[in-house]
Amino acid sequence: MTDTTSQEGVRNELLARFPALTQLSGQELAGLIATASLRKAPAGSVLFEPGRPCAGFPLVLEGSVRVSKTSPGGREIVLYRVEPGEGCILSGSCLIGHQDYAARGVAESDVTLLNLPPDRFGELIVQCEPFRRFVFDLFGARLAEVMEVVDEVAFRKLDTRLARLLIQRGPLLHATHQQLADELGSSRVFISRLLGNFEERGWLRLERERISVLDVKALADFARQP
Amino acid sequence: MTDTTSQEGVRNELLARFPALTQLSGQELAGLIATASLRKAPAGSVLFEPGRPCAGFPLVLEGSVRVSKTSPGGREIVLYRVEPGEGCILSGSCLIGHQDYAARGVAESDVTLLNLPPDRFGELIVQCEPFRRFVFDLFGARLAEVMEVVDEVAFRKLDTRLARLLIQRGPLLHATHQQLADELGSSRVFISRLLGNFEERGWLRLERERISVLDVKALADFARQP
DNA sequence: ATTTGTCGGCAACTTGGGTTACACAGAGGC
DNA sequence: GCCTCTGTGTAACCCAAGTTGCCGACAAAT
Repeated sequence: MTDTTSQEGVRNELLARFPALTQLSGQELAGLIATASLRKAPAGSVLFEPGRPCAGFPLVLEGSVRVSKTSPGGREIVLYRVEPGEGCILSGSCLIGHQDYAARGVAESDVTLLNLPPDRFGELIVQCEPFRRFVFDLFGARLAEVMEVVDEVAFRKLDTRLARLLIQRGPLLHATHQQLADELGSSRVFISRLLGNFEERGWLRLERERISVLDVKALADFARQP
Repeated sequence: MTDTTSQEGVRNELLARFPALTQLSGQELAGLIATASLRKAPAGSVLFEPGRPCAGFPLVLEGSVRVSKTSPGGREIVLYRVEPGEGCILSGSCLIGHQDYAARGVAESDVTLLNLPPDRFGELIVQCEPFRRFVFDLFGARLAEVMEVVDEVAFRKLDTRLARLLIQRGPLLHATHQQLADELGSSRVFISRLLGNFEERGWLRLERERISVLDVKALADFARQP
């Protein structure tokens, strides 16, 4: 974790995370940082919610943001995450389209954001080819991810979705069953059932708030089933 | 329906459909049309599919394109439609991000497309503020729509989803039950059941390949339930 | 050491919705 | 006329998944 308190620190962090911005001159960059506002938020804080207007285009320097849909009944499903080196496209789009947020964004860990004001964002798009490319890539990637979620929710059974999630989150993951359920928009009880099932087959070991994947290949084979 | 065979016709059609382009000079516009390729496709033809690379940014002049996800088991769910005056964002993004299509695009009626080559698209984004705005709006709208689909599929019951669809498609719709099922990613039998149910309540009249909505308000009330 | 809260295992039950199979009706084609 | 195809209605059955409730295991706080 680097220093993001001084101007200097922000500059370095920004360039390290966003290679697209290295093309800017020192002056442009300084101007950018001067007009952008740095914001830190603790883990768990809600960064945006349906119904709120939005105030800029946030670049994530540290931490990650979970973007999800929430049902009136309190259930939740994760659409995608915004990691360091990415920006929150949703803000970007509703910023321009004057729509408001269609989803909820929650800080998953302590996050540091650099918030570009709307007009700066527009200027950057025009001036800086790499930045433009960066934004379009991001847009495309988000759209593809969300479309993938539709596919999963509509067509895949929960067991394969869970298997995929476990693979993706690495061989050792620290999470409660409830959190996994939220991630998939399901219920704790059922996730526990499935996990128990996986453990019986020897694919996992379950401990309190910890899951160790023992047999990735078996899981992957299982998840590959149509 | 206007003439889209002559250069002149294309020019007029384009300007009528895409007000964002009226800012271009006559010369720029002529250059654009000269390098873009006009393409007509009959209803039902597949315009793109997962796994194919993509060749440009298509603007829809006439007709509509249905973008959907398809399961290996043959079931389908509609993500959104591209109507005249819009462009296919998916192509735009995978064009820039070098990804390939994550979904299927099918001509729902006879369509006329004007295909902008990649570099033209880039230039336009830079040169033409309204076009840039247009593209971002479109991106944002698509993202929001697809996120809405996730919400529906994950949280809403089929009856309310069907009710919404019926309202949206107007008071008189020409479609088979199978087509409605495909739209929602469901099965014909069940859709028929639900429709029958709605008819019993006096909200609809069902005829062969035709549904007349009699009581929009009742339907809307029903659909508004969480 | 006792309390309190979170986490997870277990079981009974309900429900939404898909699947299959069959019967019937209207719309052409011949 | 008959025959075939497509669209629709109906019923039996099945399965994935959610719901509720309960209980035991830990962990942190007191």
